[in-house]
Amino acid sequence: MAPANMKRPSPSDQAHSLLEWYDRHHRRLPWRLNPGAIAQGERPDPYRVWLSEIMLQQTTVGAVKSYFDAFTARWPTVLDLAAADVDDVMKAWAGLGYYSRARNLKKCADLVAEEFSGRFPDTEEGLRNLPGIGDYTSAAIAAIAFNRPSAVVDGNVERVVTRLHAIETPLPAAKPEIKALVKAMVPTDRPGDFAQAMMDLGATICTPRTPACSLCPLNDGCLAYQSKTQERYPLKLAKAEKPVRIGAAFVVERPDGAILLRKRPLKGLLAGMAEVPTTDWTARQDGADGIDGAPFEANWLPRGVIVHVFTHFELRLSVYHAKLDIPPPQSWWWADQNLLGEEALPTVMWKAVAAAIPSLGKRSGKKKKT
DNA sequence: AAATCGGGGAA
DNA sequence: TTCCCAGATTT
Repeated sequence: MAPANMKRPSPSDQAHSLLEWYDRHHRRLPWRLNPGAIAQGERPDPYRVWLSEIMLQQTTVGAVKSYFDAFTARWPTVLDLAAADVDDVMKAWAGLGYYSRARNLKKCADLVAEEFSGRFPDTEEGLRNLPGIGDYTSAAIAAIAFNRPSAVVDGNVERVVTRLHAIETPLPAAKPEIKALVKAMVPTDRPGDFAQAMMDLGATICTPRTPACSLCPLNDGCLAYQSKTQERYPLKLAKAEKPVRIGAAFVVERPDGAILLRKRPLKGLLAGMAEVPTTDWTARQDGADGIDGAPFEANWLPRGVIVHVFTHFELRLSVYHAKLDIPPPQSWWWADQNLLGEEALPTVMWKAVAAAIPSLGKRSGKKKKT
């Protein structure tokens, strides 16, 4: 560690050290060019950069990979995605979460195809006006795909910078200060690599718990490290505790194994996705299991309770199972049990079906390519 | 500024 | 268990 009286590295010194580290620890990812490709004058495909950034919002790299491969195989260009049916896009997104991302993805593809002849805007401002693209994503695409010197700030970068400067302001109030500090670091020659390097540093070295400071290329200028208070940052406001909601789910199985599904409303939680019939999830706080909320009379067999945790509440669904052959009510449908993986079934609904029919197990067809 | 919106991996 | 992840949008 640098002596306390030594001058801290300048922002551009730090950026240089970081890029040196990045070149030695480059991670190969499906949406990333191979090392040295940019030096050869190659540019990433803006469509692939955009798609990966939308998928990666609040989502881990490991969860995204198979979805990215499936999307790019099925829709290789933004024009292909614009030509797709939005319901097919929702089905392909099923399981990845935050489904408004998928709707905005489709809206954005349509807009780029129709208004911009299939070419993404090449500035941060132009990108920022597209659906689903906010402060982070517009900066990231501008830097990575178009070599613009934008300040890219995600959760990783917030952690790195608040530690580097020992910022005492809690998030999210500290965001403007962080943005300004990053802006001062951005190297004009390799802004895209710099952005990805900052995020890689946060993901692999400057981790939330027990960061590997001894391996960090920025440790000699890090105020938190110098005072051994790394894990104190970033400061955050306390979050509210999650309430519990209770309801019941009804898995109806036809003699041939088909499952009765319906579509959720286009607004709100899991908007426009498929579900098995359920009671509503707020009315029952009284401990009743919801059997009287069944969509119709049948020989309902209890199949236990599934628990699913959403962002702001926990859901406990009592699952009931019945074998029945009826004409589906208006706008409901029978889904072939072997093709459930191709329905727009969110994970919580998959859990409910699997509780009633254990042989279904986990969702198939997403992790492996067909 | 606060609430809404999924799901899973890591420790 | 707890944390939080390449956040955006609405209220």
